[in-house]
Amino acid sequence: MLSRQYLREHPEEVRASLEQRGYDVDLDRVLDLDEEWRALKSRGDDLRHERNEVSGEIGRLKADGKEAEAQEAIERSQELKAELAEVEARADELEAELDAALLELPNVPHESVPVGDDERDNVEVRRVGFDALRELPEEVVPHYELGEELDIIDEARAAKTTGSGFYFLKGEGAMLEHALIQFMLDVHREQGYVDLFPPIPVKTTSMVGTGQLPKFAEDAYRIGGSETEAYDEDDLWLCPTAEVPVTNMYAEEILLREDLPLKHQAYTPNFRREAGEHGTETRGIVRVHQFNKVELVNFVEPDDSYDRLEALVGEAEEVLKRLGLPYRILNLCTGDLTFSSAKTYDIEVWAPGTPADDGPERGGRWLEVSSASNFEDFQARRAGLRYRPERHESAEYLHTLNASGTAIGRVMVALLEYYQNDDGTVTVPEALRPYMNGAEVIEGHEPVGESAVGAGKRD
RNA sequence: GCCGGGAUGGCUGAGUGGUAAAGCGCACGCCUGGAAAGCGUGUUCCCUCUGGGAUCCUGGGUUCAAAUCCCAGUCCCGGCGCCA
Repeated sequence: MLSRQYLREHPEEVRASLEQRGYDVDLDRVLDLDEEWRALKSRGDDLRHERNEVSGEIGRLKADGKEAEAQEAIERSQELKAELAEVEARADELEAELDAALLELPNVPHESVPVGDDERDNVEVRRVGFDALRELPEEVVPHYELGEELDIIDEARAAKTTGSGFYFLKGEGAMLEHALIQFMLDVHREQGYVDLFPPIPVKTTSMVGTGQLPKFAEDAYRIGGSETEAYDEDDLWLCPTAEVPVTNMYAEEILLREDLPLKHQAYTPNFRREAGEHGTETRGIVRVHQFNKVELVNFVEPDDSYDRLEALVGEAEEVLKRLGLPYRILNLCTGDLTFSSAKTYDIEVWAPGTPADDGPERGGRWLEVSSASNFEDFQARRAGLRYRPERHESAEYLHTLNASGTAIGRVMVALLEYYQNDDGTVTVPEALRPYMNGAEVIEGHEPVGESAVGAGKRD
């Protein structure tokens, strides 16, 4: 959230930011609320000051045994009490309104973020791994067909147990998931990350802390109630990204300067409702309601956060480098930035098997596997994440950043398509083999059940 | 789930209706040849900032006045019960 002071002093910058992001917010109303609140607050402070003085006087008069004068003062105090209650009730009302409005204002983009409307205006920063591509089959089979063929991804049966947008991984597919997790965690441990295994349900305050709420309730799964109900009871949501539990782990705390930079990684499942996305991406595991990833979360001193963002992208892309997967990096434009972010780099891996309008020249598509963002103090202010620069100084908000250490399901998609062989098997990249019991190739499984006989895949 | 104990400033910790002791840490100042000790000041948030207001886990209530009394809740500790 933006600080009230910043809003007061830089209203035009906030207005420009809203415009560039494509937000339609009545900023003047927010500014008016603030001004009116301050006037009432001041009036209330004066009244309270007077009451405190009268109150102290009562104590002294009573001690001196001057009952009549004390009684007079008590009556004066009662008058003040009534007036104060009125002023403060109105001030509280305004402040609540102001806070609610502030929670819905997005972060202000950094000056290095390109101005633009949507993903078409994102700026490609670099492309990696396209110089020495491996030889691909004439026709690369999309992962959803290949996954079915090898019987390592089963979407149909997951629809039966859970619904559309979920999938089973089986045999070598499930092994590949475990292998990718362990491989990624190892890479990031080398980079100085400390592992966390967080609780998967999170409270509303946590969702507000990182910015998923109050504005984006329709994206998340609520446990034990409708996402539109009041949050008094059964206040739990399914983790939409490990960013939420991990960032909020230190909410309302003051860290020491020596604690920074704080680097945590966490593997978790992530749940997204993907409301309004029905009809697109219905095949495959690119857009699903549950996906798993290793998330990287950084807490740093404010002066370091932009250097750290560059380094963080490097740490995330290391996974793709070691797997030998070609990818590109984008600097997201203002219109494509998420709510809490001041600047975001996307890492998109090349999935050569799936056709797309906006894919690379060689065909296939770009798949977003990581978003590395600097939130500056936006989340820190919402969640109460502070640090003490020097022991004797007052605490300041720290800066938070995070990046997926790449989404596991989508990396798997890229692997199945990019490492595909002519005979329909998939080569396991060398870096991953130690995590796959040494397996060099994924050969698949015999399908199970009568339906396979009907389809001519079993005798 | 039940019974009992608890939550106070950066940390420890007193305070049972009259406006938050004390100690520790840290910083600065005084003192000193220098240091230690000692002394002083500071070390939460908000505001229209020579000043004022709020803050003793949270939210209600009683009262002229609440850290203190009452109600509800959260979390922590101990014991009992249940449980993969």
